[in-house]
Amino acid sequence: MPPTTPIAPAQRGRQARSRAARSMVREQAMRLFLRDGYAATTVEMIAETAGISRRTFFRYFESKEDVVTTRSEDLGARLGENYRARPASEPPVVAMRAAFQPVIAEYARDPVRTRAILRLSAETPELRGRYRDVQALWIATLASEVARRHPDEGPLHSELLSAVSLAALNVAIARWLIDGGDLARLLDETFGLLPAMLGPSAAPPG
Amino acid sequence: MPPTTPIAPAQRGRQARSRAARSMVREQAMRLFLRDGYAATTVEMIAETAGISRRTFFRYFESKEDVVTTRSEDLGARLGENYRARPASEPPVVAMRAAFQPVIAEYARDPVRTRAILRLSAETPELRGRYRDVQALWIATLASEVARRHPDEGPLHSELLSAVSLAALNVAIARWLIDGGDLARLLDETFGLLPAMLGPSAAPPG
DNA sequence: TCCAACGCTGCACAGGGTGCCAATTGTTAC
DNA sequence: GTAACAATTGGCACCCTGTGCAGCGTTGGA
Repeated sequence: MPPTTPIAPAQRGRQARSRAARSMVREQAMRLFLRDGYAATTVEMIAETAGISRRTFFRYFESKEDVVTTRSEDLGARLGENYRARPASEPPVVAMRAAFQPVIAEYARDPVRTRAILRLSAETPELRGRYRDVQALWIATLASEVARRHPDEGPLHSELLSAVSLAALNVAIARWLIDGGDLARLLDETFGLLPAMLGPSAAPPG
Repeated sequence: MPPTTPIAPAQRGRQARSRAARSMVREQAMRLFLRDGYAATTVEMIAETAGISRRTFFRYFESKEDVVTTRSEDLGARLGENYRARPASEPPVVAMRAAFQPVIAEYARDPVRTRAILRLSAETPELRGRYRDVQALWIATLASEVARRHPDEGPLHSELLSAVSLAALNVAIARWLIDGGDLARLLDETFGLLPAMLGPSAAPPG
């Protein structure tokens, strides 16, 4: 970060080792979280399991929550890129649905574990909060892409489209956690519902 | 709550006093939060200012966050009632917009203070989390009303409509916190954008 | 006036999170 | 190989939120 530090030529070894350690600690922690629950797992237990001190744990992660949530943060960037890559001819909703595909794909790589983690995040207040924060970032990223694509619309438009799309994602995920099944199909369903539900054709029979 | 306790006939005095004390503590706490910030205000300071002990504070409020958030929780019930009261002929989006009016009205009673509190909630991670939790309750309440009104649609439909409406509210509020102005008008704008943005008419020029 | 229920408080403790400093470890240069 | 250097780590003390417990005083009723 500090531009004054000229990439110490030999810090590579340290950093790589540190990063490996970090992700090892995360794996151990997730194992404990999924086995015993988030609240029941103290940082001390994690540190002990990972063979480090409590203090070092907090050097690797800013907080206990970070262990669970930091992985998702970069998904937002990909989301934005994917939306931008969609052809301009696509209607907004279709492009949005398509942009979420990578997230779904990520989730589908290990559905059992993903569902367990998402369920943990849904049940734990702190994690819920963090998860929503991450989504707020996603919305901001998406909104700036939407604004770029529709320069004539105002900020209300871009933020609303992004927020509504995330709402559709969340509804689909919530359903997925309850009923299981194919998340991609559920996403198709929720996005498919939007036009009829909100469109002008939903006017009163007058 | 416990049905075994037969409403001790003379607890009235105590309870009333206790409730008054509780809301006095809340007022003091809010004053400190708004003046010094949420994190910078410790429970100890609140207790001292209110003339009670730290322990007693935690008897009045389950947590520090509760001081700020518990007031909003019953708004959800009103939201549901309002939606149910709308004529069946109204299209969903219009009925939803109308159902939010009481919330807006509540906010408009003291816009300056409301904006300060909402800004505080937006800036403080813990409060953000709680606020979203409260909104999740609102969504659930609204969804059950939507399901009652549209018995032929599935749960995906009712949850989605509710979640999208809350998203519209949040976008409007976020804008309001930045630009100020008339929140009711902003809500009209966001809800007004929905049909064109998501409706079938937004199809590609093909 | 007495008593029983209730509320309040202080205390001790668990747990998350942080600043500080000493010790350990790894890296570089000789 | 070793001395000097920097980064990583660990331990310690501390603050803050939150909770169980037990003693105290007050209140309201009989």
